[in-house]
Amino acid sequence: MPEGHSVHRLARQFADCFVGQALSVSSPQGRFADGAAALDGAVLEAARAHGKQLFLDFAGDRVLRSHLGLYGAWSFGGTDRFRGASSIGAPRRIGEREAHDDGAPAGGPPLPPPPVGAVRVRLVGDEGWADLRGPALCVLESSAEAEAARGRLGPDPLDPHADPAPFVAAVRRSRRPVGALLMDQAVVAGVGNIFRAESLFRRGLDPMTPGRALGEPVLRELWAESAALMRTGVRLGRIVTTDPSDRPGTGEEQAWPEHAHLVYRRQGLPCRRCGTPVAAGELEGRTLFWCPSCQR
DNA sequence: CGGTTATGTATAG
DNA sequence: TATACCTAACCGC
Repeated sequence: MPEGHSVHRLARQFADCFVGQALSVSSPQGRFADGAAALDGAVLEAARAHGKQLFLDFAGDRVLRSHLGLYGAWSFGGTDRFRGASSIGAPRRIGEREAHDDGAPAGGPPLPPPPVGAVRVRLVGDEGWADLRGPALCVLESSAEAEAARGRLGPDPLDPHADPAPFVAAVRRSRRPVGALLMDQAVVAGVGNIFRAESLFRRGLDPMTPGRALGEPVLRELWAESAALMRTGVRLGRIVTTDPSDRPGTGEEQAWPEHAHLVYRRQGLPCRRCGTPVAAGELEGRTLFWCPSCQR
């Protein structure tokens, strides 16, 4: 699920599997043909995430900057190392095929399967490959251009060196609802609709409260809450924001997927903490979920 | 099979 | 505020 935690996992996956290798780069779909041609054969030097954006730094001052948007995904295949994250992004079951290595040179790298669907970018390294489908953004830039783009984003709670001060200041100077500010990538980078709903619930904050009505301590707690939930997301590979006491049953008997969230997509169901029906509404074109009783 | 929905953002009006 | 973008899962028929 492409909120910030997914993209940080992607950066780690690229670092583990591709950094230091010269990659074959292609665009089977054709919509990134020029960029792919310019990158083909280049050595990947680093893989980084800031918020929901992925930065792949290639030798020669070339950066492949991408954003999965609502339905983009990277899928991986190859040797065992690549199976750790067969697909990261929108929910789908691709990248689970076996390596298509019939006809591969003995001892050589596994070959990727023929592209299925619209593969915007295919990267092939020594031991596997990665396919990008459906991205909202996929551009080849100089490092200066990529750095300028990164500078337009707010601090990322998943960055251990991030300073929350710009986030706190941006919220406190705005009349916009805190629920809208949390989704603004220039205010804080990496929070999406699920982390917004869940972190506001966990801090007991009404999403419609104007930013300027909130104090600095409350906002630092909100930052810390988001960071904690996002770190859990990185660790688990999915968003789980409920505590064990929020979930029915005990031990291993819990029915997990249905009990991963506190309010997100639970409209009409009783709040896990107080029983009041969870509310849903729209804010700036996105669905907002909250408990009218716990959040005020 | 077709309609709906989605973890997102840029752009137009 | 509306829409375009672009892909796949899900659901009802």
